[in-house]
Amino acid sequence: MSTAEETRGGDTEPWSEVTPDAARRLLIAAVEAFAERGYHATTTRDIAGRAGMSPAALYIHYKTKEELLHRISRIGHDRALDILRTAARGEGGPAERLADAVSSFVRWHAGRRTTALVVQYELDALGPEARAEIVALRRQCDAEVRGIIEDGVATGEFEVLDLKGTTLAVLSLCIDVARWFNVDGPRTPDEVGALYADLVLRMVGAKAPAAAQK
Amino acid sequence: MSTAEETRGGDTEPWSEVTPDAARRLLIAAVEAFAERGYHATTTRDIAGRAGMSPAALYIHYKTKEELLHRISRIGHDRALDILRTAARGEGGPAERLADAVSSFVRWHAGRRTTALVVQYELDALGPEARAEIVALRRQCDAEVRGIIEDGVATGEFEVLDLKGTTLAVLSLCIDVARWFNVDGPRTPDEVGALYADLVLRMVGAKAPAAAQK
DNA sequence: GGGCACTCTAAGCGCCCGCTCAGCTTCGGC
DNA sequence: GCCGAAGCTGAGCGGGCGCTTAGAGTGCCC
Repeated sequence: MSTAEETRGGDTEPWSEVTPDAARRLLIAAVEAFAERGYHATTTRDIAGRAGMSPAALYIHYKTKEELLHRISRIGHDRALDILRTAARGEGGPAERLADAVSSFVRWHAGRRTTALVVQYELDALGPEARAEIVALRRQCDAEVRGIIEDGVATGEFEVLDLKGTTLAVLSLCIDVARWFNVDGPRTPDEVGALYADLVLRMVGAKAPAAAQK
Repeated sequence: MSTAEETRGGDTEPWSEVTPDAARRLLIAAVEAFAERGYHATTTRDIAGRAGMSPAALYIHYKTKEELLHRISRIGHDRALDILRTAARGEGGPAERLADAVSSFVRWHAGRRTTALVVQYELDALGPEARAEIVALRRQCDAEVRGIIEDGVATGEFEVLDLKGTTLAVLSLCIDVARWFNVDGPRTPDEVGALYADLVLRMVGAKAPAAAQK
C-alpha cells in the first residue's frame, strides 16, 4: 500500500504522502502562506491563488481552511516525532543519542523552516479535538527526549537538577529555531544543528564534552 | 515630568505610563485578547467589549488597531531592554550578571506571560516602519547579552565556541518561555528563572557552576 | 449659566471573508 | 459515441470586519 521510502526515517521528499497532485499543491501553498502571514491573516483566496487555482477548488480537496492546517500540523508532528524516535533508539550512548536527536531536530526546524513555523506556532488556531490530537503527539516528543536524558542520568554521564524542566528547555530551545532562523542568514541548518547539540550537551552536564558530533 | 518610580529598573505597576484611564483599559484588554487569540484573530469589537466600551471608543484613543499593537510592543520591548541593561551593568562578575540577566528576563516572560507573548510573537503583524523600530530594540537586547558573555570569555570564566550563536540561543531560550509557560502549571516564574540561569551558565561553560543564584 | 472641549455611543458604510452551488470540461469504460 | 464520475470555475451568499460619523452626555472655565 506504500512505497518503501516513506516507511523509514530518511529525509523523504516532503508532502509525498498527500495526493492527488492538486491537493498537494494546495497544501504546499497553504504552508507558505501560513508561514508568511499566519493562519488567521491568510485567506483561502490567497492559498488557491498560490496553487494556481480558483478559490472554490480548495473545497473539493479540503472541507475547511482549518482542515488544511490540521493536515499540515499532523504530518509535521509525525515527522518531528519520527526524527526524535530514530535518534532516541540509535546505537550510541546517551550523549551521542542526545546530540543526534538535537542536531537532526534542529536541522529540520531550520531546513524546513516554513513547515516548522506553521507546525509549532499555529497550534492554537486548531479546534479542540484536532488540537488535542496534536498535543498528544507533542507529549510523545517530550517523552523521547526525556528518555534519553534519563538514560544519561542513570549511567552517570549527565548531571541534571530538574529532569522535566531541562527536557522542556531543550525542546523549547530547538523549536524556537523555526522562529528566528533565516534562510539567507550566515548559518546553514547543519551548523546550527551542531552548535545546538554542543549547547545541549553542556546543559545536561555531559562528561565527555566535545566528543559526540556526527 | 515623570514620577521617580518609573525611571528605575524596579517592577513598576505595568502600563502606568499609559493615560488616560480609558486608553489604558483598552490597551490592557488588547494585550489579553492578542495573547489569547493572536492579533489577526482579534476584533476591535472584542477589545472594546473587554474594556467595557463601545467599538467606536477605541478610535478616540488609538488611530488604528495596529497602533495598539505598536504601543504594546514598544512599551514591552523598552521594559525587556531595561531588565537586561540593569542586569548587564550590575556589580558582580560575568557569571553573576549573566545569571541575573537570565533569571530576571525569564521571570518577566513567565510572570507577565500575556504581555511577553504579544511582544515577542506578534512582531510580524506590525507595518514596516513600526517593525523596524522594534527590531532595533531587539538588537540592543542582543547586544547587552552578548556583552556579558564577551566579558566572561575575556576573563576566562566562560568558554564558548560561537559567541553570536550562543547569544542567540540564550535569548531564544528565554523568549520561548512565554510560549509554553502556564500560570496554572507546577512552576513559579522564580523557579523557572533559577533553572534557566543554571542552564545558561552551563551553556557558556561557566567555571564556578552552582555559585551564582540570587 | 453659556460655551466649549472631551469622551463616548448608536448606527452604519464599504469591503472582504469563508464557503457554496450550478454548470462546464475532461476522460476512462464499454 | 455515449455516460457518469471527478475536477474545476465564475458568480455570489450571508456575515463580520476595520473604521467613520453625527450627535448626546459631562464637567470645567469664565
